[in-house]
Amino acid sequence: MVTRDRQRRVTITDVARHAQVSTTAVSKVLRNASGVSEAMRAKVRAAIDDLGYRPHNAARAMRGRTFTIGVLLPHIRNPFFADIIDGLTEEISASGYQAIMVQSGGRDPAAERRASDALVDRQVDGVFWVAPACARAQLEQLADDTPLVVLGRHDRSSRYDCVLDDDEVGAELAVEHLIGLGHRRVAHITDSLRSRSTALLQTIRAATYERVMTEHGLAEHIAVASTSYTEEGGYEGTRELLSRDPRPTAIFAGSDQAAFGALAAVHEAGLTVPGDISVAGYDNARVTGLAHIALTSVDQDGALMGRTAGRLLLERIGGRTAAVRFSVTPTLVTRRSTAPPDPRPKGPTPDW
Amino acid sequence: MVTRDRQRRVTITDVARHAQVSTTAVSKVLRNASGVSEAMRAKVRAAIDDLGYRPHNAARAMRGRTFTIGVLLPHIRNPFFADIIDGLTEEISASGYQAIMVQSGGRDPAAERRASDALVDRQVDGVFWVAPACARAQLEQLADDTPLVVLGRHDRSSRYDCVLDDDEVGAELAVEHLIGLGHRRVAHITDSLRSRSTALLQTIRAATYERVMTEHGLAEHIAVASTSYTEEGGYEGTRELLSRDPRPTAIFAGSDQAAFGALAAVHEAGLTVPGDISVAGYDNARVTGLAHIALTSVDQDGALMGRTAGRLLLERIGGRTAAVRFSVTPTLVTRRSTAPPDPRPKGPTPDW
DNA sequence: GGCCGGATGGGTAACGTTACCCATCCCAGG
DNA sequence: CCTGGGATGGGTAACGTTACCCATCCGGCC
Repeated sequence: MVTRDRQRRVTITDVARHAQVSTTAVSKVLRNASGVSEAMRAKVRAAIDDLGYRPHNAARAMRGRTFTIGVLLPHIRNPFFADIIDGLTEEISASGYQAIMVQSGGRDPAAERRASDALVDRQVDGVFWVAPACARAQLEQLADDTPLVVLGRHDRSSRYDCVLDDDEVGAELAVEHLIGLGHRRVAHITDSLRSRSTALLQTIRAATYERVMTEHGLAEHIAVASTSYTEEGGYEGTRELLSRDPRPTAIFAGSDQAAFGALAAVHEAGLTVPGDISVAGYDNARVTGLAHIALTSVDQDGALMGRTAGRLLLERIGGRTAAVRFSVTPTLVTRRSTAPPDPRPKGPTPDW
Repeated sequence: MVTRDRQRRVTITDVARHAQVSTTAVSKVLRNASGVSEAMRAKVRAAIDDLGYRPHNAARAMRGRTFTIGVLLPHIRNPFFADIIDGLTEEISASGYQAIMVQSGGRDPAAERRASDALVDRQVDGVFWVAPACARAQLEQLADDTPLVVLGRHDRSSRYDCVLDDDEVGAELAVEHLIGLGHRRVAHITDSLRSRSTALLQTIRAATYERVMTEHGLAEHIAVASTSYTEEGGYEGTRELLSRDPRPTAIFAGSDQAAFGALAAVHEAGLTVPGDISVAGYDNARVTGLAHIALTSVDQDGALMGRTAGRLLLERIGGRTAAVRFSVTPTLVTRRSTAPPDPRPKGPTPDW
């Protein structure tokens, strides 16, 4: 590598010299530590402003904190994650902490591990892990190193905090809604990655779907496409479901993203929503509310979950060790993508 | 802060002791430096595996590189950015570099500056800045510190690389398409943040729209809603445009995200797409291709742009100083959201 | 007046890594 | 046989910050 002639950064030593005090004093002011007079504080702050000093993060990391929160997201394509991140950002913005995001890939355990390691190697002060797919042991190992808040896992642990919604309630709302409309052949699209049985939300949503169907005497109509919670997954899953005979009249997709794919597949098959097929999603990401999409979805307030995760993480960084579990009770938001099944054969597809 | 009893990390010293060599030797192996025998290399690697050693990034940052690339995104909600990041990730995955993402906020200059500073403070080896809104001077100042690749800016600089599409060609394709279908009252939704005139892509798209309209003798029908390239912006902008009399028969939204908002607003107004209003977007994010949305859009191959940005950044980190400008020529992808204007009054809205 | 304790400010040794320099060793060439 | 130089391995001083400890000062109390 060619050495760049970047001008040397302003360091704490420069500030100390400029303010005619010790580096220790400057450090204390920076950290709001006690044992600093008001006069000292003012003098140091003035010097900091004069020189445009900013703390050098890596050097801090060697000794103590980095004021950095690491966020692990399966991928940034999911619009629901944007809601969560908005909440998180809002919550931590005043604290001086900075969130950095890394994609964990979601389905490849090795990639997920690499992403998690990358954050630990960068000495983040805490990790916010959205929808981890790894084993609980790995989460606990990480939690031993770093304050950890996990979103969307149902296994309990005393070593990290959990933020989640009650997926059993949510899935029940969706399936009951569809059955209540008169549907009997209600299908489900789930994520095939569900090794850790009851820990993963997709497992719970799928199991609840089967339970509710069974409770309504519709066990014989249970139809699950096991793909993924992505647009591609929803698309492929729906194509598979539509090829069955008789085909379902309603689809409960395990995520809004999958529901988008489902809408596309239904449309591509020349069928209408909700005329031929009702579609319900899960997450109620902000985009699903747009009138053009108007997807019926289970709302779980991503912004609140993000804010809560931020608060819990700051608390943990601050020293709390008792585990906290924050559960949101989801609600159903009905929009135009669901309707009673139409008994009559349909005419041609409308132009939109 | 309570001191966590995290077990001490394995350091290069531990590896050296375990392998019975010097720390210098281990460091050389880690960096693939010259002056290391094959036997030494093998011995050190074995020790690294034995102990599960991972380099401590912050310590590296104190001396040299961090093997980290910082990515600045206005926000993660835009699906087109996901395409770009996929390309970037693919390109750098083999290099040992890790991308960390920070949201820059997009419209608040102070927030954008903070985000940029946050990456510099964390000693990233290079920055990939998507759609910066700041002044060019700020970019050049950053480029003096850190290798920089900028996406989506049209101002030329010798200090950083640019990846962009030819927005003039793209906007022309979209507007010509709509006019070619027979539309005369073609409106445009742009982003109000365009202080740095010709540098920002939204300025070019808007100016091109006006130019093409004028060239076709449609200057009197120029109608621009100046909101933002978000869903909210598209929604609000479209509501404003629809309230004009006579209302436009086609809308060219400056981004797909804005087009989503436009579709929602059109639908909410009880109008159909493309029956009453044609809508075209820009970016051709992968989601717009879904049959349910089927948005006509200007394609600019985000994955290719992301891959290229990754390559250019690695080259710059490797020492290149000559500036590179990589421009993609966009193409138009026509889908069902655009059609000739309907001269007859329409009946009621179809159910989807 | 002497003493004690809290408040204030500073000195210094790490933290883990790498760049730079130096010491050996070995082999080829004179 | 001697010399020179490339290849190899190691010692050490930073990098910028903070935790810990110590010195000083001042006011109040015995």
